[in-house]
Amino acid sequence: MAEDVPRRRDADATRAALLTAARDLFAERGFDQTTVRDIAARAGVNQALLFRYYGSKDGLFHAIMTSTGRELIDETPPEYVLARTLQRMLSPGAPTAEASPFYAILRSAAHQGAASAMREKMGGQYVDVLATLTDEPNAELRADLVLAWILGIGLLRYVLVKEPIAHADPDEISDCVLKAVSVILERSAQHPPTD
Amino acid sequence: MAEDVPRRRDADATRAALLTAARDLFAERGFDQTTVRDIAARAGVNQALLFRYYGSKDGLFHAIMTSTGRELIDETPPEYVLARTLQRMLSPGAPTAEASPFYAILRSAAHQGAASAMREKMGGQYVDVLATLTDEPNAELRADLVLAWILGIGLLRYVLVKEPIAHADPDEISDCVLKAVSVILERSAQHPPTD
DNA sequence: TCAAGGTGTAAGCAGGTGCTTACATTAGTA
DNA sequence: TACTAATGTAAGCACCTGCTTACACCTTGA
Repeated sequence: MAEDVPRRRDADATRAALLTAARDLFAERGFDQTTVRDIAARAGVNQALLFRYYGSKDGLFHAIMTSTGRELIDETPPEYVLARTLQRMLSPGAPTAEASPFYAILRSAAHQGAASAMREKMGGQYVDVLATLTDEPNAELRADLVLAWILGIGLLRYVLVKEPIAHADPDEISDCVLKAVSVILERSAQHPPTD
Repeated sequence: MAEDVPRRRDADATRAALLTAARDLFAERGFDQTTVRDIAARAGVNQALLFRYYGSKDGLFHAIMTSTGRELIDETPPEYVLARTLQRMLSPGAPTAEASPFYAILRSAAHQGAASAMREKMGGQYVDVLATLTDEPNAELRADLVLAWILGIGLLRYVLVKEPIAHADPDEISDCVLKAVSVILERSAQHPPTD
Protein backbone atom coordinates (compact mmCIF):
# COMPACT_ATOMS: atom_id res chain seq x y z
CA MET A 1 0.00 0.00 0.00
CA ALA A 2 2.72 2.44 0.97
CA GLU A 3 5.25 1.49 -1.63
CA ASP A 4 3.33 2.13 -4.78
CA VAL A 5 2.83 5.83 -4.96
CA PRO A 6 0.47 6.00 -7.92
CA ARG A 7 3.06 7.00 -10.46
CA ARG A 8 1.05 7.38 -13.61
CA ARG A 9 3.82 6.69 -16.07
CA ASP A 10 5.65 3.41 -15.81
CA ALA A 11 6.72 1.65 -18.96
CA ASP A 12 7.57 -1.58 -17.16
CA ALA A 13 4.18 -1.74 -15.50
CA THR A 14 2.50 -1.06 -18.82
CA ARG A 15 4.47 -3.78 -20.51
CA ALA A 16 3.61 -6.23 -17.75
CA ALA A 17 -0.07 -5.30 -17.83
CA LEU A 18 -0.20 -5.88 -21.56
CA LEU A 19 1.58 -9.20 -21.22
CA THR A 20 -0.73 -10.48 -18.52
CA ALA A 21 -3.89 -9.29 -20.24
CA ALA A 22 -2.86 -10.81 -23.54
CA ARG A 23 -1.77 -14.07 -21.96
CA ASP A 24 -5.14 -14.53 -20.29
CA LEU A 25 -7.17 -13.48 -23.31
CA PHE A 26 -5.24 -15.76 -25.65
CA ALA A 27 -5.82 -18.59 -23.19
CA GLU A 28 -9.53 -17.82 -22.99
CA ARG A 29 -10.34 -17.20 -26.65
CA GLY A 30 -7.31 -18.03 -28.76
CA PHE A 31 -5.18 -15.73 -30.86
CA ASP A 32 -7.57 -14.99 -33.69
CA GLN A 33 -10.55 -14.27 -31.49
CA THR A 34 -8.62 -11.74 -29.44
CA THR A 35 -8.21 -8.21 -30.80
CA VAL A 36 -5.54 -5.72 -29.85
CA ARG A 37 -8.31 -3.49 -28.58
CA ASP A 38 -9.46 -6.25 -26.22
CA ILE A 39 -5.95 -6.63 -24.87
CA ALA A 40 -5.41 -2.93 -24.37
CA ALA A 41 -8.79 -2.55 -22.70
CA ARG A 42 -8.17 -5.34 -20.20
CA ALA A 43 -4.72 -3.96 -19.47
CA GLY A 44 -6.23 -0.49 -18.98
CA VAL A 45 -3.83 0.92 -21.50
CA ASN A 46 -3.94 2.72 -24.81
CA GLN A 47 -3.69 0.25 -27.64
CA ALA A 48 -0.94 2.18 -29.40
CA LEU A 49 1.36 1.21 -26.53
CA LEU A 50 0.98 -2.42 -27.49
CA PHE A 51 2.72 -1.65 -30.76
CA ARG A 52 5.30 0.59 -29.15
CA TYR A 53 6.40 -2.10 -26.72
CA TYR A 54 5.83 -5.31 -28.65
CA GLY A 55 5.87 -4.23 -32.28
CA SER A 56 2.89 -6.25 -33.37
CA LYS A 57 0.22 -8.61 -32.13
CA ASP A 58 2.45 -11.48 -33.19
CA GLY A 59 5.34 -10.00 -31.27
CA LEU A 60 3.23 -9.92 -28.14
CA PHE A 61 2.24 -13.53 -28.64
CA HIS A 62 5.89 -14.44 -29.03
CA ALA A 63 6.79 -12.56 -25.86
CA ILE A 64 4.17 -14.54 -23.96
CA MET A 65 5.48 -17.81 -25.26
CA THR A 66 9.01 -17.04 -24.16
CA SER A 67 8.08 -15.48 -20.82
CA THR A 68 7.17 -18.55 -18.83
CA GLY A 69 9.83 -20.13 -16.74
CA ARG A 70 10.67 -23.73 -16.21
CA GLU A 71 10.27 -23.76 -12.47
CA LEU A 72 8.28 -26.97 -12.29
CA ILE A 73 10.78 -28.90 -14.34
CA ASP A 74 13.82 -27.58 -12.55
CA GLU A 75 12.36 -28.15 -9.09
CA THR A 76 10.95 -31.61 -9.67
CA PRO A 77 12.77 -34.92 -9.90
CA PRO A 78 12.23 -36.42 -13.37
CA GLU A 79 10.14 -39.33 -12.14
CA TYR A 80 7.61 -36.93 -10.62
CA VAL A 81 7.41 -34.40 -13.46
CA LEU A 82 4.42 -36.07 -15.09
CA ALA A 83 2.52 -36.47 -11.85
CA ARG A 84 3.05 -32.87 -10.83
CA THR A 85 2.24 -31.55 -14.28
CA LEU A 86 -1.03 -33.44 -14.24
CA GLN A 87 -1.75 -32.24 -10.75
CA ARG A 88 -1.31 -28.60 -11.72
CA MET A 89 -3.18 -28.92 -14.95
CA LEU A 90 -6.14 -30.75 -13.46
CA SER A 91 -6.48 -28.74 -10.27
CA PRO A 92 -9.79 -26.91 -10.28
CA GLY A 93 -10.11 -23.18 -10.59
CA ALA A 94 -9.01 -20.77 -13.23
CA PRO A 95 -5.89 -21.64 -15.17
CA THR A 96 -2.87 -20.36 -13.34
CA ALA A 97 -0.59 -17.75 -14.80
CA GLU A 98 1.91 -20.50 -15.38
CA ALA A 99 -0.52 -22.68 -17.31
CA SER A 100 -2.07 -19.90 -19.40
CA PRO A 101 0.44 -20.14 -22.24
CA PHE A 102 -0.39 -23.81 -22.39
CA TYR A 103 -4.06 -23.08 -23.04
CA ALA A 104 -3.15 -20.26 -25.38
CA ILE A 105 -1.37 -22.82 -27.52
CA LEU A 106 -4.29 -25.23 -27.48
CA ARG A 107 -6.70 -22.49 -28.53
CA SER A 108 -4.34 -21.04 -31.13
CA ALA A 109 -3.12 -24.26 -32.68
CA ALA A 110 -3.70 -22.91 -36.18
CA HIS A 111 -1.38 -20.00 -35.48
CA GLN A 112 2.16 -20.40 -36.67
CA GLY A 113 3.77 -19.05 -33.51
CA ALA A 114 1.87 -21.51 -31.36
CA ALA A 115 3.34 -24.46 -33.18
CA SER A 116 6.93 -23.27 -32.97
CA ALA A 117 6.52 -22.26 -29.34
CA MET A 118 5.23 -25.70 -28.50
CA ARG A 119 8.02 -27.40 -30.38
CA GLU A 120 10.75 -25.36 -28.76
CA LYS A 121 9.44 -24.98 -25.22
CA MET A 122 7.59 -28.20 -24.58
CA GLY A 123 9.96 -30.11 -26.79
CA GLY A 124 13.08 -28.79 -25.16
CA GLN A 125 11.75 -29.16 -21.65
CA TYR A 126 9.19 -31.78 -20.79
CA VAL A 127 10.18 -34.26 -23.42
CA ASP A 128 13.87 -34.15 -22.58
CA VAL A 129 13.09 -34.90 -18.97
CA LEU A 130 10.51 -37.56 -19.67
CA ALA A 131 12.79 -39.28 -22.13
CA THR A 132 15.31 -39.95 -19.37
CA LEU A 133 12.83 -42.22 -17.66
CA THR A 134 13.24 -45.10 -20.04
CA ASP A 135 16.18 -46.77 -21.71
CA GLU A 136 14.25 -47.95 -24.72
CA PRO A 137 15.80 -46.89 -28.01
CA ASN A 138 12.75 -44.81 -28.96
CA ALA A 139 12.69 -42.95 -25.66
CA GLU A 140 11.96 -39.59 -27.25
CA LEU A 141 9.03 -40.93 -29.18
CA ARG A 142 7.62 -42.39 -25.98
CA ALA A 143 8.08 -39.04 -24.28
CA ASP A 144 6.29 -37.34 -27.17
CA LEU A 145 3.41 -39.72 -26.72
CA VAL A 146 3.16 -38.76 -23.06
CA LEU A 147 3.24 -35.09 -24.00
CA ALA A 148 0.53 -35.73 -26.57
CA TRP A 149 -1.61 -37.28 -23.88
CA ILE A 150 -1.21 -34.26 -21.62
CA LEU A 151 -2.14 -31.97 -24.48
CA GLY A 152 -5.12 -34.08 -25.44
CA ILE A 153 -6.45 -34.17 -21.90
CA GLY A 154 -6.16 -30.41 -21.62
CA LEU A 155 -7.88 -30.00 -24.95
CA LEU A 156 -10.76 -32.32 -24.18
CA ARG A 157 -11.26 -31.15 -20.60
CA TYR A 158 -10.91 -27.39 -20.86
CA VAL A 159 -11.25 -26.36 -24.49
CA LEU A 160 -13.79 -28.83 -25.85
CA VAL A 161 -15.39 -29.35 -22.43
CA LYS A 162 -16.44 -32.93 -22.99
CA GLU A 163 -18.05 -34.89 -20.20
CA PRO A 164 -17.27 -36.82 -18.13
CA ILE A 165 -13.63 -35.84 -18.33
CA ALA A 166 -14.34 -32.12 -18.03
CA HIS A 167 -15.51 -32.48 -14.43
CA ALA A 168 -13.83 -35.70 -13.43
CA ASP A 169 -11.85 -36.05 -10.22
CA PRO A 170 -8.21 -35.09 -10.85
CA ASP A 171 -6.94 -38.03 -8.84
CA GLU A 172 -9.03 -40.45 -10.82
CA ILE A 173 -7.55 -39.11 -14.04
CA SER A 174 -4.03 -39.12 -12.68
CA ASP A 175 -4.32 -42.68 -11.47
CA CYS A 176 -5.31 -43.96 -14.89
CA VAL A 177 -2.76 -41.94 -16.78
CA LEU A 178 0.17 -42.71 -14.51
CA LYS A 179 -0.65 -46.39 -14.51
CA ALA A 180 -0.81 -46.53 -18.29
CA VAL A 181 2.26 -44.37 -18.84
CA SER A 182 4.33 -46.54 -16.54
CA VAL A 183 4.03 -49.21 -19.19
CA ILE A 184 5.88 -47.19 -21.81
CA LEU A 185 8.12 -45.06 -19.61
CA GLU A 186 10.07 -47.37 -17.39
CA ARG A 187 13.41 -49.09 -17.09
CA SER A 188 12.92 -52.31 -18.89
CA ALA A 189 14.30 -55.40 -17.15
CA GLN A 190 14.11 -57.43 -20.33
CA HIS A 191 17.12 -55.76 -21.90
CA PRO A 192 20.21 -57.47 -20.56
CA PRO A 193 23.41 -55.49 -20.89
CA THR A 194 25.07 -56.57 -24.10
CA ASP A 195 28.65 -56.13 -22.97
CA MET B 1 -16.21 -39.49 -69.34
CA ALA B 2 -19.40 -40.02 -71.27
CA GLU B 3 -21.82 -39.57 -68.46
CA ASP B 4 -20.97 -36.06 -67.29
CA VAL B 5 -22.06 -33.80 -70.08
CA PRO B 6 -20.68 -30.51 -68.81
CA ARG B 7 -23.91 -29.16 -67.43
CA ARG B 8 -22.92 -25.74 -66.23
CA ARG B 9 -25.69 -25.30 -63.73
CA ASP B 10 -26.00 -27.90 -61.00
CA ALA B 11 -26.91 -26.85 -57.51
CA ASP B 12 -26.00 -30.21 -56.00
CA ALA B 13 -22.55 -30.16 -57.56
CA THR B 14 -22.02 -26.61 -56.35
CA ARG B 15 -23.07 -27.53 -52.85
CA ALA B 16 -20.73 -30.50 -52.86
CA ALA B 17 -17.83 -28.47 -54.24
CA LEU B 18 -18.29 -25.89 -51.51
CA LEU B 19 -18.46 -28.57 -48.84
CA THR B 20 -15.31 -30.31 -50.00
CA ALA B 21 -13.33 -27.11 -50.46
CA ALA B 22 -14.34 -25.80 -47.06
CA ARG B 23 -13.65 -29.10 -45.35
CA ASP B 24 -10.12 -29.22 -46.70
CA LEU B 25 -9.38 -25.58 -46.03
CA PHE B 26 -10.67 -25.75 -42.46
CA ALA B 27 -8.48 -28.81 -41.95
CA GLU B 28 -5.45 -27.05 -43.39
CA ARG B 29 -5.77 -23.63 -41.77
CA GLY B 30 -8.56 -23.69 -39.23
CA PHE B 31 -11.83 -21.82 -39.26
CA ASP B 32 -10.59 -18.32 -38.55
CA GLN B 33 -7.76 -18.40 -41.03
CA THR B 34 -10.09 -19.44 -43.84
CA THR B 35 -12.15 -16.79 -45.59
CA VAL B 36 -15.32 -17.33 -47.53
CA ARG B 37 -13.48 -16.02 -50.57
CA ASP B 38 -10.85 -18.75 -50.15
CA ILE B 39 -13.55 -21.39 -50.02
CA ALA B 40 -15.41 -20.11 -53.05
CA ALA B 41 -12.18 -19.80 -55.03
CA ARG B 42 -11.10 -23.36 -54.32
CA ALA B 43 -14.56 -24.61 -55.16
CA GLY B 44 -14.51 -22.60 -58.38
CA VAL B 45 -17.74 -20.96 -57.43
CA ASN B 46 -19.06 -17.49 -56.76
CA GLN B 47 -18.90 -16.73 -53.08
CA ALA B 48 -22.49 -15.55 -52.95
CA LEU B 49 -23.54 -19.14 -53.54
CA LEU B 50 -21.96 -20.12 -50.24
CA PHE B 51 -24.52 -17.99 -48.48
CA ARG B 52 -27.38 -19.11 -50.69
CA TYR B 53 -26.77 -22.77 -49.93
CA TYR B 54 -25.39 -22.70 -46.39
CA GLY B 55 -26.63 -19.43 -44.95
CA SER B 56 -23.37 -18.42 -43.35
CA LYS B 57 -19.79 -19.46 -42.82
CA ASP B 58 -20.85 -21.03 -39.54
CA GLY B 59 -23.61 -22.91 -41.30
CA LEU B 60 -21.10 -24.37 -43.70
CA PHE B 61 -18.88 -25.43 -40.83
CA HIS B 62 -21.84 -27.11 -39.17
CA ALA B 63 -22.71 -28.91 -42.39
CA ILE B 64 -19.19 -30.28 -42.58
CA MET B 65 -19.30 -31.50 -39.02
CA THR B 66 -22.52 -33.39 -39.58
CA SER B 67 -21.61 -34.76 -42.99
CA THR B 68 -19.16 -37.47 -42.03
CA GLY B 69 -20.44 -40.93 -41.50
CA ARG B 70 -19.58 -43.50 -38.90
CA GLU B 71 -18.41 -46.20 -41.25
CA LEU B 72 -15.31 -47.14 -39.33
CA ILE B 73 -17.17 -47.57 -36.08
CA ASP B 74 -20.02 -49.53 -37.54
CA GLU B 75 -17.77 -51.84 -39.52
CA THR B 76 -15.23 -52.56 -36.81
CA PRO B 77 -15.54 -54.78 -33.76
CA PRO B 78 -15.17 -52.66 -30.60
CA GLU B 79 -11.86 -54.20 -29.58
CA TYR B 80 -10.28 -53.12 -32.88
CA VAL B 81 -11.73 -49.61 -33.09
CA LEU B 82 -8.74 -47.98 -31.44
CA ALA B 83 -6.20 -49.87 -33.53
CA ARG B 84 -7.94 -49.06 -36.79
CA THR B 85 -8.49 -45.43 -35.86
CA LEU B 86 -4.80 -45.07 -35.11
CA GLN B 87 -3.93 -46.85 -38.32
CA ARG B 88 -6.01 -44.46 -40.39
CA MET B 89 -4.89 -41.38 -38.56
CA LEU B 90 -1.21 -42.25 -38.71
CA SER B 91 -1.08 -43.52 -42.26
CA PRO B 92 1.11 -41.25 -44.37
CA GLY B 93 -0.20 -39.00 -47.07
CA ALA B 94 -2.69 -36.23 -47.06
CA PRO B 95 -5.56 -36.46 -44.58
CA THR B 96 -8.38 -38.45 -46.07
CA ALA B 97 -11.75 -36.92 -46.69
CA GLU B 98 -12.97 -38.90 -43.73
CA ALA B 99 -10.34 -37.52 -41.38
CA SER B 100 -10.52 -33.90 -42.53
CA PRO B 101 -13.25 -32.87 -40.09
CA PHE B 102 -11.05 -34.29 -37.37
CA TYR B 103 -8.21 -31.93 -38.26
CA ALA B 104 -10.65 -29.10 -38.79
CA ILE B 105 -11.64 -29.50 -35.16
CA LEU B 106 -8.05 -29.54 -33.94
CA ARG B 107 -7.24 -26.38 -35.86
CA SER B 108 -10.49 -24.64 -34.90
CA ALA B 109 -10.57 -25.56 -31.23
CA ALA B 110 -11.34 -21.97 -30.27
CA HIS B 111 -14.43 -22.02 -32.42
CA GLN B 112 -17.67 -22.78 -30.65
CA GLY B 113 -19.00 -25.13 -33.30
CA ALA B 114 -15.85 -27.23 -33.15
CA ALA B 115 -16.33 -27.94 -29.47
CA SER B 116 -19.96 -28.97 -29.78
CA ALA B 117 -19.23 -31.04 -32.86
CA MET B 118 -16.51 -32.90 -31.03
CA ARG B 119 -18.70 -33.46 -28.00
CA GLU B 120 -21.61 -34.80 -29.99
CA LYS B 121 -19.83 -36.75 -32.71
CA MET B 122 -16.76 -38.12 -31.00
CA GLY B 123 -18.56 -38.35 -27.69
CA GLY B 124 -21.53 -40.21 -29.07
CA GLN B 125 -19.44 -42.52 -31.22
CA TYR B 126 -15.92 -43.43 -30.24
CA VAL B 127 -16.33 -43.10 -26.53
CA ASP B 128 -19.48 -45.18 -26.37
CA VAL B 129 -17.73 -47.99 -28.17
CA LEU B 130 -14.49 -47.73 -26.24
CA ALA B 131 -16.32 -47.65 -22.95
CA THR B 132 -17.71 -51.13 -23.60
CA LEU B 133 -14.21 -52.55 -23.43
CA THR B 134 -13.89 -52.35 -19.66
CA ASP B 135 -16.17 -53.10 -16.77
CA GLU B 136 -14.59 -50.61 -14.44
CA PRO B 137 -17.10 -48.19 -12.91
CA ASN B 138 -15.43 -45.19 -14.56
CA ALA B 139 -15.45 -46.75 -18.00
CA GLU B 140 -16.53 -43.56 -19.74
CA LEU B 141 -13.77 -41.56 -18.16
CA ARG B 142 -11.25 -44.13 -19.29
CA ALA B 143 -12.68 -43.96 -22.80
CA ASP B 144 -12.40 -40.17 -22.69
CA LEU B 145 -8.76 -40.52 -21.77
CA VAL B 146 -8.17 -42.73 -24.78
CA LEU B 147 -9.95 -40.22 -27.00
CA ALA B 148 -7.82 -37.47 -25.50
CA TRP B 149 -4.72 -39.41 -26.41
CA ILE B 150 -5.85 -39.80 -30.01
CA LEU B 151 -6.56 -36.09 -30.21
CA GLY B 152 -3.25 -35.18 -28.62
CA ILE B 153 -1.30 -37.39 -30.99
CA GLY B 154 -3.02 -35.84 -33.99
CA LEU B 155 -2.37 -32.39 -32.61
CA LEU B 156 1.30 -32.95 -31.92
CA ARG B 157 2.01 -34.89 -35.10
CA TYR B 158 0.09 -32.96 -37.74
CA VAL B 159 -0.77 -29.55 -36.36
CA LEU B 160 2.21 -28.69 -34.18
CA VAL B 161 4.55 -30.91 -36.22
CA LYS B 162 6.83 -31.85 -33.36
CA GLU B 163 9.65 -34.29 -33.91
CA PRO B 164 10.19 -37.15 -33.54
CA ILE B 165 6.51 -38.00 -33.40
CA ALA B 166 5.68 -36.09 -36.59
CA HIS B 167 7.61 -38.53 -38.74
CA ALA B 168 7.66 -41.59 -36.56
CA ASP B 169 6.71 -45.00 -37.84
CA PRO B 170 2.95 -45.55 -37.43
CA ASP B 171 3.45 -49.07 -36.15
CA GLU B 172 5.90 -47.91 -33.53
CA ILE B 173 3.34 -45.40 -32.26
CA SER B 174 0.51 -47.88 -32.36
CA ASP B 175 2.49 -50.46 -30.43
CA CYS B 176 3.19 -48.09 -27.58
CA VAL B 177 -0.31 -46.69 -27.42
CA LEU B 178 -2.11 -50.01 -27.62
CA LYS B 179 0.12 -51.51 -24.98
CA ALA B 180 -0.48 -48.63 -22.59
CA VAL B 181 -4.19 -48.39 -23.28
CA SER B 182 -4.66 -52.07 -22.59
CA VAL B 183 -3.85 -51.27 -18.98
CA ILE B 184 -6.86 -49.03 -18.53
CA LEU B 185 -9.28 -50.55 -21.05
CA GLU B 186 -9.57 -54.22 -20.23
CA ARG B 187 -11.77 -56.66 -18.42
CA SER B 188 -10.43 -56.70 -14.95
CA ALA B 189 -10.07 -60.11 -13.35
CA GLN B 190 -9.69 -58.62 -9.90
CA HIS B 191 -13.36 -57.76 -9.55
CA PRO B 192 -15.16 -60.86 -8.43
CA PRO B 193 -18.90 -60.87 -9.03
CA THR B 194 -20.56 -59.67 -5.87
CA ASP B 195 -23.78 -61.65 -6.20
C1' DT C 1 -42.67 -20.36 -77.70
C1' DC C 2 -42.41 -18.17 -73.71
C1' DA C 3 -43.11 -17.18 -69.00
C1' DA C 4 -40.98 -18.44 -64.45
C1' DG C 5 -38.09 -20.07 -61.25
C1' DG C 6 -33.59 -21.95 -60.37
C1' DT C 7 -28.73 -20.79 -60.86
C1' DG C 8 -24.62 -17.89 -61.41
C1' DT C 9 -22.34 -13.13 -61.33
C1' DA C 10 -20.57 -8.51 -60.17
C1' DA C 11 -20.46 -5.01 -57.16
C1' DG C 12 -20.54 -3.14 -52.91
C1' DC C 13 -21.88 -2.20 -47.94
C1' DA C 14 -21.10 -1.88 -42.98
C1' DG C 15 -18.29 -3.08 -39.57
C1' DG C 16 -14.00 -4.72 -37.68
C1' DT C 17 -8.91 -5.45 -38.01
C1' DG C 18 -3.93 -4.44 -37.23
C1' DC C 19 -1.27 -0.69 -37.24
C1' DT C 20 0.36 4.35 -37.74
C1' DT C 21 0.69 9.09 -36.97
C1' DA C 22 0.72 13.52 -34.83
C1' DC C 23 0.39 15.42 -30.69
C1' DA C 24 -0.10 16.21 -25.46
C1' DT C 25 1.77 15.28 -21.03
C1' DT C 26 4.94 13.78 -17.64
C1' DA C 27 9.43 12.76 -15.37
C1' DG C 28 14.23 13.11 -15.09
C1' DT C 29 18.36 16.01 -15.50
C1' DA C 30 21.65 19.87 -16.21
C1' DT D 1 13.89 26.50 -14.27
C1' DA D 2 14.30 24.89 -18.88
C1' DC D 3 15.27 21.36 -21.88
C1' DT D 4 14.68 16.61 -23.47
C1' DA D 5 13.44 12.11 -23.84
C1' DA D 6 10.14 8.89 -22.35
C1' DT D 7 5.38 7.90 -21.94
C1' DG D 8 0.47 8.25 -22.89
C1' DT D 9 -3.54 9.79 -26.03
C1' DA D 10 -6.81 10.56 -29.85
C1' DA D 11 -7.81 9.98 -34.33
C1' DG D 12 -7.76 7.73 -38.37
C1' DC D 13 -5.90 4.99 -42.45
C1' DA D 14 -5.91 1.11 -45.47
C1' DC D 15 -7.32 -3.22 -45.71
C1' DC D 16 -10.05 -7.33 -44.94
C1' DT D 17 -14.18 -9.66 -43.34
C1' DG D 18 -18.83 -11.84 -43.66
C1' DC D 19 -22.70 -10.95 -45.97
C1' DT D 20 -26.23 -8.66 -49.21
C1' DT D 21 -28.27 -6.94 -53.24
C1' DA D 22 -29.59 -6.31 -57.90
C1' DC D 23 -29.17 -8.33 -61.98
C1' DA D 24 -28.12 -11.66 -65.99
C1' DC D 25 -28.45 -16.15 -67.64
C1' DC D 26 -29.98 -20.89 -68.32
C1' DT D 27 -33.31 -24.62 -68.10
C1' DT D 28 -37.59 -26.51 -67.72
C1' DG D 29 -42.44 -27.38 -68.61
C1' DA D 30 -46.96 -26.21 -70.29
